[in-house]
Amino acid sequence: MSESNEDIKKILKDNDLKVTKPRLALLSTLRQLAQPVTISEILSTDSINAVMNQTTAYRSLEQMVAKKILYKTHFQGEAAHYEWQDTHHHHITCNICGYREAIDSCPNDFGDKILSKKTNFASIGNHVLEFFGTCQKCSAV
Amino acid sequence: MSESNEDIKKILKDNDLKVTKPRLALLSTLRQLAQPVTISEILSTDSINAVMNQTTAYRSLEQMVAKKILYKTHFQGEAAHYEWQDTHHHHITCNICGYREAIDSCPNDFGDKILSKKTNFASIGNHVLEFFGTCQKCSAV
DNA sequence: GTCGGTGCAAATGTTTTGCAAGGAG
DNA sequence: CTCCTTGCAAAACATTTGCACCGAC
Repeated sequence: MSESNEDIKKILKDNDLKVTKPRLALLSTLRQLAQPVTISEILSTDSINAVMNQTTAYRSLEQMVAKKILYKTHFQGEAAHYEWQDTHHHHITCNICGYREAIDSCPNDFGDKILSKKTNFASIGNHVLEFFGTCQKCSAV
Repeated sequence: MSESNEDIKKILKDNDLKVTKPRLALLSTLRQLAQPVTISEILSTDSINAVMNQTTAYRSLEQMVAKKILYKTHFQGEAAHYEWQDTHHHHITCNICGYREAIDSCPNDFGDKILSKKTNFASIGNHVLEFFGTCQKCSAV
């Protein structure tokens, strides 16, 4: 978390969030991980654990989700997962072994169709889409 | 929960679940509600509360989700919601007032496209899709 | 009679809150 | 200097588990 922190600082400023150590650590870690992680996974990272506690983690993450810097989702019975989201995408998770991979595309035009049909909603802010299935390995057993 | 319980009994039998009072009450209530509800909402229903406790509710609901009799989802920060699912559908929820409505269509062909692209998954079992936005009323304020 | 289903109570896990102190702008 | 941010500890909420008893088939 050294060289490339300038752009993270910019993101924070652009979103009216003060630049603080916990927030920098959080965002740079999540960007590097590039996959959805739980709060407890985040907190067990040494570099994070050294600069923030659980309460701050929850509060910061929720703020960043609200600002759409992060994507939040639930995988079946698991705790909430948070993920760096520069390019919008979704996931497919193996129900057996937990293997997960990103899906780069999204049926985003679907949202527009809903608005054109339904009259009770004025706008769609975000959506959550997650697939679950069986990966090749588990399927072969 | 009187006349039309025969078909619910059949559903239970077809899924190798014994026909019991709690399960009948659960399914007939959820079918009647026809919307996603939390465990605590379910348990605060008198007719349910009279025949089952929390533990049984959690266990039964999870079984039924596994059997695909029910659909389970999380709406943002809320507890898990369970819903009777005879016809597959999704929802859009207002971020401000919580108003929610069903969306009868689904980009289900999307799943097939994923399988044809990705080689690490053999099959897709289910998916969760939820939209969040602003309803007309809240948008007008 | 057998085996799955249920209830109770307790444990575990997850998320939120109040309040006082700290730090960014 | 001001207001947002953080930490700590505790509360609140959500979900799971062990074990003994009950009931469907």
